[in-house]
Amino acid sequence: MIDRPTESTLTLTLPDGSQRTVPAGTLPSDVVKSIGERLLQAAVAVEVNGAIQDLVTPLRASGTFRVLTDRDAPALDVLRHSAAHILATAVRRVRPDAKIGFGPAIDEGFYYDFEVAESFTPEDLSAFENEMRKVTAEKYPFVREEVSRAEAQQRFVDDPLKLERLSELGEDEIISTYTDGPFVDLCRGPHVPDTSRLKHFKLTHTAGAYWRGDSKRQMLQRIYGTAFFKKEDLDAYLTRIEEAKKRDHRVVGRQLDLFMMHPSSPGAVFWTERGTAVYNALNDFIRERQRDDFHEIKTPLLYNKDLWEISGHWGKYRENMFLVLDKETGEHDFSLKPMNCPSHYLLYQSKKHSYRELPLRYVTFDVLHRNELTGALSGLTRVRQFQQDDCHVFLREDQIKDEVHFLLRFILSYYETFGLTSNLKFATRPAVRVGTDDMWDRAESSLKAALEATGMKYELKEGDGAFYGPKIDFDVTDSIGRPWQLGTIQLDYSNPERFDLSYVGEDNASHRPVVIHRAVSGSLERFIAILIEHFAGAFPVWLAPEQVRILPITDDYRAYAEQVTKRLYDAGLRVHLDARAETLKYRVAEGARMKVPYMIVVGKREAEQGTVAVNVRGAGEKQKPNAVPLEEFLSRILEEHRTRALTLSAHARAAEA
RNA sequence: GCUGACGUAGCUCAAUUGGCAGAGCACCUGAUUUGUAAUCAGGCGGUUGCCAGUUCGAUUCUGGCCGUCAGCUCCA
Repeated sequence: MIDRPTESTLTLTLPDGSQRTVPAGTLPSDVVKSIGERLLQAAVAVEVNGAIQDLVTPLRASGTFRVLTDRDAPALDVLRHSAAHILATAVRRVRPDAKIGFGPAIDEGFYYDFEVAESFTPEDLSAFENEMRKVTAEKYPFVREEVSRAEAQQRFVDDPLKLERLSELGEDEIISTYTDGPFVDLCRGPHVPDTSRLKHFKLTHTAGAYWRGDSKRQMLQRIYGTAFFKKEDLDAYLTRIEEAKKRDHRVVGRQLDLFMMHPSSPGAVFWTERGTAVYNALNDFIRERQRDDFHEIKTPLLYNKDLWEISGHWGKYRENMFLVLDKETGEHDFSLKPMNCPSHYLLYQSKKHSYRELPLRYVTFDVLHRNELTGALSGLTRVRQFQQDDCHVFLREDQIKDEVHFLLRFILSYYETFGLTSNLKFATRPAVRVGTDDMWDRAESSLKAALEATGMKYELKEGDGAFYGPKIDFDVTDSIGRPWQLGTIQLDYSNPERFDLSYVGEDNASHRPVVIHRAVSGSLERFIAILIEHFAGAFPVWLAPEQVRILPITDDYRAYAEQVTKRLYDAGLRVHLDARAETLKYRVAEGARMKVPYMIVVGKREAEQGTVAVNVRGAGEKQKPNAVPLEEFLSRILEEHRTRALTLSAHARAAEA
């Protein structure tokens, strides 16, 4: 909402510290023009007191004043929002029946929602794109008007979606419209000066989207697109999308023969021998990491509904649970567990606990089932059957700060092993919640103190916490910059009540513990999907499904190759002998395609000297393999495996080490 | 679940205005025994996702179902 003017004369402070005094209601474009005519040509929008506005919205308050050009990041959103209007302008020309919804800028571009009788086709999309080019060529200025409610209702009489939005605007809000040529939209702006500012754009895809994001309401047709100031940026974006497609875990998973899906079990994964090797390597790593400070337990997969009634899932999430028929009652009174929490509580409360045992950390890697909507399933990233590295910590309230600090460090160092960096998000009390304000104050300040002790930056997400407590989420960024929400640390004051959890304190009285829910990988399935894409299939040795492939040049050296293979295999490595009667070229090419970290070629020289000629992944087609004594290679690769090194170095000669 | 698109050999893709379904790779056989990123030849391989309907005839058109994908919604 924009403030009504309260001053008659405004004082603007420019970035260089100089000041300008202008009458209230002056347009920013006039101020910019007074600074310089050329600046006006380059100006996209202005930042007044930290808020972005366009050049044609009257100034209403004194404060800092900064001109934004295409070099300023916030200007891109302005351009994209204008691109959405230009899209709507084009769509209205080609399909006059289209009713308009919303058209905002988003992270990677923009979209606009339309209500149409017939859905858009790919041909429509290219027609719209062509029409958009005409609109930009026509160089319509974006004309802002501030209008009365009655006037606005008149203008959008044919657009019911806009009228609905209009009816929600408060009495004292300024109602503004923006017009570019033939198209007028109810919009608060800001916009670029005219349609010719949009030069480099592309419509990418269409999809259905519920009006107001409400699945009970009608579905609109959404058109997505993107726009940039510079052609290089648009090209780079499109290239990045192509690259991302190449390393899509579903594509790489097939190429590397890691897993498959089958219609007989939608949303569940068949891991091949190679994929299972990756899965197990990851599992071993997680177990090893948690051997010292955690207690690994296993609990049943199937529970009767009594448990879910206590936990509250029966009422709220039954639709998403796999129910199992009970022969005795004839009802679907059993369910596969969709999460481990309640089973951990049951085990915890099966005996008395001393305050001395706390914090007590239960961790479980069991298989979980959630009956996700068919439309939500996607590769390994959204499945119905998965494994979580699920941990619940039972602790005293005064231990929260130290415990959160411990868990934070644990999770961050875990991601580091993979070369993944993460962003922290701190989510505070939501509007609908349980517990007293006093309790939330304590919980939030404990979490915050632990967060700040790390010295890391974090994003505050107010009101985004779980209903039972605040939380810290970990967004991991992969090698091409895409964010994934993985780990979480959630404080829970509600379930200890529901399950009547207790411990005996120093005072010999019964006390209520606090529970912390912690996940690191999220689901292992999804984590592996992220790793596949992060490494583009080129796993470090410790994760690689096949660590070494041995290629004898001819059958004459097969015996030596078998000897080498056995030596490496007996040392615990995942090795494979490829002694097929194919040419060496062919076998090398295939090994490279399968992204095997090391390929050992053995022939006369190696057999005579007891060495191996080591090809290393990523060194290219013309590499000159190093001849390394077998035992030296072995001890190096074992070290690389043991330390879970991210880079390959076992092929190096001793002299180079 | 909703909107839309898609489903052809193990994989990647052709073809069919409704009339005998094809290639490359993979696989099998044979030859080749190869010092570093696909050796040659031959062969196998398909109820064109499933079930109905229309038709002399359906892989093609229509409907339903299943699955996949892009989004929306959801994600304890």
